[in-house]
Amino acid sequence: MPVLPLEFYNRDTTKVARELLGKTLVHQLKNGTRISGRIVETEAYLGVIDLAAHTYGGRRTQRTQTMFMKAGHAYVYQIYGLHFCLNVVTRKQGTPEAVLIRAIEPLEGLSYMKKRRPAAKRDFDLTNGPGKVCAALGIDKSFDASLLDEAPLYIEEPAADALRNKRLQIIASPRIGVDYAKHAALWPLRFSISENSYVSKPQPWTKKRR
DNA sequence: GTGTGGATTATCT
DNA sequence: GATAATCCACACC
Repeated sequence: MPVLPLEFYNRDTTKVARELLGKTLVHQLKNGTRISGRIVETEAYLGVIDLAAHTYGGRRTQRTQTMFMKAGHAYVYQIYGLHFCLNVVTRKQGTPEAVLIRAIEPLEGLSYMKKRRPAAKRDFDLTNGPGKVCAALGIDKSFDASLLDEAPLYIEEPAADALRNKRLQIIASPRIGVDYAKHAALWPLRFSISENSYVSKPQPWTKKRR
């Protein structure tokens, strides 16, 4: 399937976050093996105006300099000292915005993922969270600042028999784990595919029923 | 099924 | 020294 061109990412960050849903994230190993999954949940981070973003106020540090690069770079950082999170840099060089990949639905390389995620009890525990996605696909800091239009890490159009984009039911809701960000924490910048069982946390309408 | 708290360290102040 | 774009284990229902 065709790989998304770098221009895909050089657009409005919210739009990129929505349109990444349904695409296929691929880690191609050195021996050619594909480890992949369908993107089912993303979050947009709007840079200088977004208190929840690492680059709020234009903060440029050793860690965040990747976000200032041109669109289509991978931004991988370590969080809580243990986990890695994968983001895609959007917009033009110098505008530090990005989309966090929060969850995928495993497609290829299930046995590889299970090996890397021994704590996962069921298949949907493999990749239903940003740290889990990186663990399952074998993504670490060494992927930071790599370009996403070629191996080892890239995103491509879904296979023809996968759900077609126009049919996707998309849910927008507040982002996860950013309560410290005041009103920005409520911005509906988390996007997920409706009723997909691989999203990382319950979707808003999934309320208790009596 | 839900909720709570501990792990553990890069990063920034 | 404080914080964090998280995950896991365990308690409890």
